[in-house]
Amino acid sequence: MDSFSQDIYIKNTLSGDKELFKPISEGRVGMYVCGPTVYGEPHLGHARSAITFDVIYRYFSFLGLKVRYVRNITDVGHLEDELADQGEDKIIKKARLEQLEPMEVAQRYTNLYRDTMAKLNVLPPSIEPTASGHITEQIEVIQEILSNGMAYESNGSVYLDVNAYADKYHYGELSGRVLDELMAGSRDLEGQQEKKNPADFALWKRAEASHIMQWSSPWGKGFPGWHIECTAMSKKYLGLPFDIHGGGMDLKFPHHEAEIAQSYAAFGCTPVNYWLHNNMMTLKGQKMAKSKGNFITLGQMFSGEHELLLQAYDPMTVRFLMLQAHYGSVIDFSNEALKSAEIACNKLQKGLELIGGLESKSDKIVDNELSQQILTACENCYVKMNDDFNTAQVLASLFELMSLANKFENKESNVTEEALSQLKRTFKGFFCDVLGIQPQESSENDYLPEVMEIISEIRNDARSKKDFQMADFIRDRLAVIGIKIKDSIDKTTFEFNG
RNA sequence: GGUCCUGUGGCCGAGUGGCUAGGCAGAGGUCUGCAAAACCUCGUACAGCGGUUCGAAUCCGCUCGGGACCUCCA
Repeated sequence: MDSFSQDIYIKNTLSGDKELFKPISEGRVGMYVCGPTVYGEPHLGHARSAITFDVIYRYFSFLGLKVRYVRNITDVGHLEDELADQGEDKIIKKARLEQLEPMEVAQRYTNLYRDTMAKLNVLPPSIEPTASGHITEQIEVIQEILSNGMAYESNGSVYLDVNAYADKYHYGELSGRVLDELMAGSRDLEGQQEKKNPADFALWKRAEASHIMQWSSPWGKGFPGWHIECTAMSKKYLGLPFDIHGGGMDLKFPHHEAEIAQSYAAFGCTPVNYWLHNNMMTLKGQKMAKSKGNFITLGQMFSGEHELLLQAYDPMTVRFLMLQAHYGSVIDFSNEALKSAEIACNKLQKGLELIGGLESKSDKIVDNELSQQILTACENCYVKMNDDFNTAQVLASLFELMSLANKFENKESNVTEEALSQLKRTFKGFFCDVLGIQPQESSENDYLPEVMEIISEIRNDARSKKDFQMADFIRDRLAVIGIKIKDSIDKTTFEFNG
């Protein structure tokens, strides 16, 4: 570990300010991030969130902090139209369309999500709990809220009583919502008979017999409300309060607002000290969302099979593109931006190789200025990362380090031992370990067939010119390394390890 | 309508009031049999108008444009 400052400032979306990050327990971080609802293929938006918090997770670990990172899998489908109380469960709908068991659907997309994230070099979280695996815990939280008088049962469902809650706590503190306006806004919706108040939200929903995913509860057969799983599972694995809660900006309201309310209502305590929200991916200025149908799946990104894609993009290109912007800004999709990210990422890959191979020129004079520039750029990686995880600026520092490394390589002078070792440590550490860019595998073998094609062409050309010395030279040298040439009338083939 | 974010050079995209991020594209150069690669140099941009200030892309106000949330959503 390097001796640079470890004071990290985080933009807390609860206060709207950058705040010094103080973990509850020194040297440890508890982080909870909202994961996917597994009823469809992962798309660019999922990648944005996963990569944002992956980098944060990686950076804390890199600094030597012990992180417990919990990211849930929502495998209870919930209702597509919850307010109107008549929607279809998303997972059940998908199961019907694909003629599968609901849990088969959930499993399939969970697997796909994990595989895809692995391609993006997103580390698996420490714990990846499923909503369906924590029904008991969710019921317990609901019972707490009921016994505290801030929820009520109605026709087999349980709702959080927002008015009762607001008497004691501040509802809307995260999203800036004003309760009166919320109620005014929802007044004309139908299907609200069960609720005392339109702004009340479900903690538990009664299931009709036809609803396949259902569990027993003190209130009869049903399934948990959308927000309660995060409250139950974050408390179970991280305790209360914990350090960081992350997720997409679009979850601020109602999801995260509801989590805060549930936590206070059940345990009289804020769930978390720092709220972090990543911004959206947009397509032609519009948010990418499954519901809008304007999303590009990650599978399509990697294969290029989408009408808007000019080519296939490597997962690392996608990752790099996202790191070039701060997590709090919107990223608009474009082929130009991706292409430019691809080229830039490849350059840094070469920089990694170059820097890895640098050696001290001990017979040359030490260039103190260059040494200092290297140390400053190294420190900047930490400084920028500490400033609300500004990966865009870290990349700028890495480009600067690469440029300085090239200067060193081309100059007839040395740098201090400290500068050289710091350069190597920092560049690799930030590029690979923190930003999580996978070093390019040398894909030399991929070229073998084409290389053999070329060699074959040269040899056949020699044979046709009766330059048998050259032709035999090629055949004999290949034979020595285990490649046997087989000439037939119309073509030449090769046998390896012959 | 309410709440909030945002508008930066050809493009993408950072930016804590003063010390011109960075990348892509483009131009010139070094190197080179040619080409490529690599490296070096070059662009003084901050929607508009007004204000605060010695000084503003950065703070304040207004105008215009874009977006998010207020229903499921990463």
